[in-house]
Amino acid sequence: MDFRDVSLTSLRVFRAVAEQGTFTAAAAELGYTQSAVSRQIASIERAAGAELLERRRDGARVTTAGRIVLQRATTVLDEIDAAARELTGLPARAGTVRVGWFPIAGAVLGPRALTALRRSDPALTVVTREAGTPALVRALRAGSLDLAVLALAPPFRPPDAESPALVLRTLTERSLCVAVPAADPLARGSFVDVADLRGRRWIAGSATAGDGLMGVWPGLDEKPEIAHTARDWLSKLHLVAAGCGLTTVPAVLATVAPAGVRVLPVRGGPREQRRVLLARLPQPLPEAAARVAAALHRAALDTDVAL
Amino acid sequence: MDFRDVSLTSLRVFRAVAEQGTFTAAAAELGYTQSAVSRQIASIERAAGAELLERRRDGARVTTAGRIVLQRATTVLDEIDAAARELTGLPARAGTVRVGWFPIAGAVLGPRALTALRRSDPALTVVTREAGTPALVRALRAGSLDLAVLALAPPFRPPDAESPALVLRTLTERSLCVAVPAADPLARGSFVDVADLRGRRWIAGSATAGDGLMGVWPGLDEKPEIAHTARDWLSKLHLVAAGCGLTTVPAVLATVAPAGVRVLPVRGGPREQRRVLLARLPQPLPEAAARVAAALHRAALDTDVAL
DNA sequence: ATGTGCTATGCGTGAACGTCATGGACTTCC
DNA sequence: GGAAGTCCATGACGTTCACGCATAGCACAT
Repeated sequence: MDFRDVSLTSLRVFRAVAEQGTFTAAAAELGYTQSAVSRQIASIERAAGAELLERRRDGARVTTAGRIVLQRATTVLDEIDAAARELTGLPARAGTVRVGWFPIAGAVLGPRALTALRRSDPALTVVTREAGTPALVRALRAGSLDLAVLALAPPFRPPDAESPALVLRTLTERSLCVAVPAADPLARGSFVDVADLRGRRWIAGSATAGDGLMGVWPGLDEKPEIAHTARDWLSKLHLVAAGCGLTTVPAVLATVAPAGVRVLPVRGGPREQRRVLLARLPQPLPEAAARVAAALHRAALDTDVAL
Repeated sequence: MDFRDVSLTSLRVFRAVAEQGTFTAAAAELGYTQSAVSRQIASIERAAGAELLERRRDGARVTTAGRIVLQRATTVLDEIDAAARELTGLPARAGTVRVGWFPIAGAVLGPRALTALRRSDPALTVVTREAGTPALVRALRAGSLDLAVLALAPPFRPPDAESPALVLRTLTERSLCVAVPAADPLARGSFVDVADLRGRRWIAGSATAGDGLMGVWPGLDEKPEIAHTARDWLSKLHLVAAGCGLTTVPAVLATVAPAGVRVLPVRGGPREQRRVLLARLPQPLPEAAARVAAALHRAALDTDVAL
């Protein structure tokens, strides 16, 4: 069996798995069953004569041979899509930039950058997508994103150890804050002391996150009491406003917090920095994408100044 | 039906038809039946929602929509091939240049250029192919050749009217000659008068070529007597040496004509010029291909000087 | 008229690709 | 320790699709 005999379907399936990280998720995205995905992957691996995905308990990771195929597969699939667009008479997607960002970037940074772009480059079309950092990184590597805005906690390791390494540029860096009900005594000051965070009830991001519960101030010497869990920032903020508990938030959220919520820095503990990065593949960036990257940088700077 | 649902097979078949010029020839090249080719083309046209090939009595011509698809298809198929090579551990085909030339170029110009290249750029690999001008042009457009050496007779129209137009550079230009048996009285002089060509027996290229029998001096005012037909130059020259007749040859052949044959210019009639061109697509040429092109130019110059 | 190039199409067969259902390996929670 | 959850793999099955064969249609040549 020769790799030249692969089907476009198997390339598409492979890209989806590379992007989603698991067969099951890829199947859901494609409207297939997991079984079909498994077979397609088996088929493309047979054609390639090598293992393209390393099966792990938590999903699949692209191998070295897989990277070779992924690289080619994306340009092949993009080319097919471009042909499809050209044939239907649509103009080429030259001015469309695909950006992914982690959830909170969509609240402040994204809208600012897009507003600025709409004035400065009205011809540009930007398509955005919200996802977690691992998903964004996979999407970048799978070629379905041009740019990704990632959040990193200390230690600021690169988001993956794959090669080639992603190109990372820091957009902004700021301390983690806590969101406090305006009615709470803590809200009287302009900052919160870490000691005052003991014994409080917390609103966590998920019921059971692996390392360091998201939403709870890290490094507390007690087992925190999780009163609520919510993934959505709007929900979390309104839970705080309702006095249901505290939660950690990035400082940028101060500008968009609803009434009844104060966002305050924390003093006393080790500095809890969060770094926001713009990531891309180490390939030459299309002109349009470079403009969007620049707009994101400007928006980050403006936000820094405003705070 | 969406163009994204095309199969790689149909792309390959389409490329083959574009290159061969007929369904039947493409089928032969691919090891398919003509029936299969017809169906694959129907399938890809259904997917594209447009006619990609214009059916004519003498075969098929690529339409405007077809050019769009052909363009994309070649890069897609090349990409797949590249992936296949990478997977089998072979080095990328970065240094391989595919050159096509019309038959006579393989006798003098090609060998000279290749010998020079072997000394100057030993790392380069050149793959060559011999074919007629129309086939070469189609192969260029289908992306299966990087360079093509074409022969043009007056009036020197571009070899096809497709767009984008091919980039043409003249390698050399010289007069048509006649090959005369050394024993023939005509061979005594250093040239032949056109009047002396009347009543001679000729060795033609093919039994019945459409316009202007190849091998017979053009513009004679009588119906020429075709004594033999031969496509192969070596055969033709030896038929001449055996005194079986005359035939027209490009002047370059003088340097490689066997004993018993003299190659002489013709005086008296209108000048019969033949132009040798180097053709390529109007796309940026890979580094390696540019070197081969340069070598061909040098070889053409050297040949000019030598004569 | 007959022959020779083209391409299109009806028909039958076999392979390929989906779904469904099941199973094995492993982790997490109670 | 057992149950329930996460992965992925695989046997059974139906349907679709792409091939070859044979034949038809068409335009042009001799």
